[in-house]
Amino acid sequence: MDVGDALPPERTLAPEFGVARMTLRRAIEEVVREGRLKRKHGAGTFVAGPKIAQGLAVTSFSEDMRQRGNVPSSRTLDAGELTASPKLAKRLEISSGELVMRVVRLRLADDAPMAVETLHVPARVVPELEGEALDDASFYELLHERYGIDLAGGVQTIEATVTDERESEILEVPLHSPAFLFERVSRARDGQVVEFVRSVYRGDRYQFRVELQPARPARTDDHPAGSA
Amino acid sequence: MDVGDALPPERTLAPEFGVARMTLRRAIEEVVREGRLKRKHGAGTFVAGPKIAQGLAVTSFSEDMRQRGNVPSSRTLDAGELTASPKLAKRLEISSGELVMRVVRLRLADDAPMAVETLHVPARVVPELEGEALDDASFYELLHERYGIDLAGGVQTIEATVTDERESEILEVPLHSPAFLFERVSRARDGQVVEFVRSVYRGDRYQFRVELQPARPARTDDHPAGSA
DNA sequence: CAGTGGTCTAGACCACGCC
DNA sequence: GCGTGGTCTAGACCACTGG
Repeated sequence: MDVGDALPPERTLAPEFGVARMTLRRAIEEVVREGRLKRKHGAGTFVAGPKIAQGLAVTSFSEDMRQRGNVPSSRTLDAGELTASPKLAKRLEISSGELVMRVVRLRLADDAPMAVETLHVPARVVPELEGEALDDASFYELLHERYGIDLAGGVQTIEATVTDERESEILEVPLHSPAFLFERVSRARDGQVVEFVRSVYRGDRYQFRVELQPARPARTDDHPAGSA
Repeated sequence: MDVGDALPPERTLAPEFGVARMTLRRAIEEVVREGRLKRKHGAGTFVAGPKIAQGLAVTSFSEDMRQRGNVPSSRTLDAGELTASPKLAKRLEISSGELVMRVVRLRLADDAPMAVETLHVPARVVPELEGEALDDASFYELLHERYGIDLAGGVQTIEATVTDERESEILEVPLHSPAFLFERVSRARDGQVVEFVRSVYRGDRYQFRVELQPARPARTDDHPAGSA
């Protein structure tokens, strides 16, 4: 299966997998959205170039880096507990003054600084957790395995910013270098806020690439099916 | 239909529109992706808050601003033809030295500067076009109506940057203010490159908001359907 | 034209939320 | 339980690409 190769037709593949064609199509669509296959109406389905476009399919840092072809690593710079300020409490949807676990990590790609990440988690969500376990581990895996918590979703904002003194030093870039600021709030399946993460990414090393679809297909006219 | 209201169940709606439930679902899914409806498994489908999340569903500037609740406008700062530098030629996939139409526009939201956009179009794609028609018009509509060209897609990169002197002046921000840099290459249906656009957005006024899905649904186990 | 992906149907069953 | 969305099926027809 090399880049550019065509997949067997859907009508052939579906029975081979023992599923209906519609079902196969939905599966293929998922892969197409990931950018690893491309369809051509009337022609076929083809293997796409490796990193055609990740868009903003947000995953963990490690996953993201791997998809970009870099080797991710991580170093914990600071870890400890603090009492939530009113502002932080609001983000985490807890009471002001509650205990919060805070971990600051330097994220590296191919051993070079890529981002500084400050993670806040309500202490009662992760009892007895120390900073240790996080040094090169995935926080999400840890949540799942040790606490049985699965994330159900979240909201992330992306802003353009510049590095301050501390960030510049950690990221090894000049003061006021361009950077991305990500702020993410994630929730568990029960709706409870599990984390608030603030990440500053080096603007010279990180960029998005988004594939655009035709803004609006403009539907030829849509079927005359609707009688009303 | 206010925010938070539930839609009638799919099984009721589908026959009302004279379509099969699966078809209705696909239509609803589209709206959900636009962020205007939300589904809750086992509960219903609900009208979402107005600007819940556009993610990076990229549209035109005007469309984007409207969705954000701002009034878009535009002012042409410069327009003319030039011969393509090797670098620009490569982006537009034309020969170095070919004529290129160049338009610089200030994009405003609620009458305040939001972005500077530099548009490059191969001159042979838009014969006899002057900068005039673009002052407050959509370039894409113009392409469609005057030249019969419909965009089929494109690639956009997003970087963090800071404003230079010229941009700072135009955008009315201090020198070296945080900003987003978008670069977009769009193609017509025949694959030909139609435009290369470079946009600098004020970082203090523009931000993304992305809703995150559970990183990987982790499929309970998938049906035992596949016999192979 | 044959072969491909794109869409729709009508109905079944599963999984989840809520009372 | 009951009502909701979520998924699958088997087959039909449409729309596009290519020789």
